[in-house]
Amino acid sequence: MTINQTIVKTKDSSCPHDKKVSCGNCRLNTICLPISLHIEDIDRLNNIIQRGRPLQKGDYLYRANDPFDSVYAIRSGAVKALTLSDHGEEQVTGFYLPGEVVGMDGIADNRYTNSVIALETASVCEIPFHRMEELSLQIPNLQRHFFQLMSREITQDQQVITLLSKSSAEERIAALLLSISSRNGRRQLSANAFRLPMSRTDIGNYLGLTIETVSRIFTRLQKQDVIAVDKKEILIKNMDQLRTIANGDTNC
Amino acid sequence: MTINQTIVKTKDSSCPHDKKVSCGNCRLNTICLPISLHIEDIDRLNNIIQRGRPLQKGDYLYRANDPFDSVYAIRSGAVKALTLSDHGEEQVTGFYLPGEVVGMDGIADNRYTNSVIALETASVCEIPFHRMEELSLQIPNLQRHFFQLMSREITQDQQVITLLSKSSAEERIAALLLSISSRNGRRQLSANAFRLPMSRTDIGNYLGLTIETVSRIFTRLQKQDVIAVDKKEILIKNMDQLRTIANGDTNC
DNA sequence: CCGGGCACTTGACCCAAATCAACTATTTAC
DNA sequence: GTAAATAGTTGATTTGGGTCAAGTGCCCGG
Repeated sequence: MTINQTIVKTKDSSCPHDKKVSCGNCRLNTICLPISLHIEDIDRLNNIIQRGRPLQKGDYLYRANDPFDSVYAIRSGAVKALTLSDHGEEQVTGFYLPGEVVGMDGIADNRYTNSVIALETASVCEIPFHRMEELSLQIPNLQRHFFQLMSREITQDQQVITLLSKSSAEERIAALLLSISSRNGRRQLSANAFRLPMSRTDIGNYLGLTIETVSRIFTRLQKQDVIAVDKKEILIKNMDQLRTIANGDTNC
Repeated sequence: MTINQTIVKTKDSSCPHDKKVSCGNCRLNTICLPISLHIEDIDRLNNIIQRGRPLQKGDYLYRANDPFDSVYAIRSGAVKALTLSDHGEEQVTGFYLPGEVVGMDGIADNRYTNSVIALETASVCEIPFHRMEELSLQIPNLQRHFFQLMSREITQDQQVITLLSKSSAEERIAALLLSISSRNGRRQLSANAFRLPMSRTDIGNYLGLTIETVSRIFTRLQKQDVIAVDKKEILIKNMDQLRTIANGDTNC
């Protein structure tokens, strides 16, 4: 990064690492906030949100079993959530990109069930849950928003269940690529060319596949000219065919 | 059922099919309601709840894509939730027993993503969601309860994800039996002897296994003297070993 | 600039569970 | 009561993805 760019970023209050960013001027607020909040309500929410220094790759945002206080909106970077099985093996339960919210698993028992780890340098907005709860008694749309946020997490987890229960290795990888692609699209980034923030190991863990299988599927999709892979850089060359593969109509 | 028993049930207002049942006297209210509601608040909640005639086996409670109005607490019987994939194949996403709540998947987009079907004669308490939302603006503990209910659904779905991603067929079946066992225990029913409300096909669909594999695992667990199976009747003969199997320490 | 260690790839082989098939038991319909 | 359909069991065979093994390439520290 040049000095010039650094200066530009310091001046731009929407820079993800700028401490002065607020919900009102955040580029991500159509994703992470209810669209229907009044300006003054956004300010009230903004006032309870805490923004700390960025996480470095590998840093924990919180650990499973930590007492639950807050949910977190990802502002920049990417994180993974994982649970530990009884035998200490990890299960990646999700990847979270800017605008998405982690930590809602902790509400049920006042302890997080997942650990959350930064996949790359990441900044987050901490939303103290009990203050948000109080606020949402006064702002019905905020209450509604959190119900919807949690409901969406439920439906997404159920889609993963379907993926793991019914789909082949190739279908799983294709579905993951499409998911990341569309989430990038929602943030006005390219839906066709992007960098995977997670390792092959994380992908395999998440999708219930070995790292070898993940590697082989990437190679296969590349040979079929559906995608081009260069390390973590992905270029989707044939979106329609990728969708076809994800839907399992390989030869119908 | 004898006439005598029928008379007893008609007199007992906690009978699950009695129209006059209320949340205040419902045996299940420690499961389905927040423990910390005041009597008068329970009455206010009770007043918005609607109780219709029981569903018969195979009846739909609602269908995927129906407009979302209500969540439903199961009062008696059992239901399954399922989604339809793009190709019309079903994925069972959960089984719901008395005291448990279905329908929270519909909140995100104001349409249900699952269909819910009765596995046997079942009665439900309909909770109109928008009235519940209004009420929970006035009863903070009710708001809290619904956040917790949804959070629990999230953590349970994530446990299923782990099961599908990491466990063998035997581990999956063992885990399902333990889940049903403990949910029966919570309702003061036997944790060791119970009737499975769902078919082998439903079990296989839910756990990502074929019906043949489900059948073989039941036979195998029976030969190992861990359970006794008589059609849908299950007797857990060795709970510790069943737990060991579910945890995957088959020979450690 | 070099060396040690991850992250990833590729190939050979194996196995748990799917598939295919034949059968029995149980419900449902008439 | 009986036929037909449905649910479940069991065996033989196949196969997709796991396991094991041997690499390559890349990054990071000194």
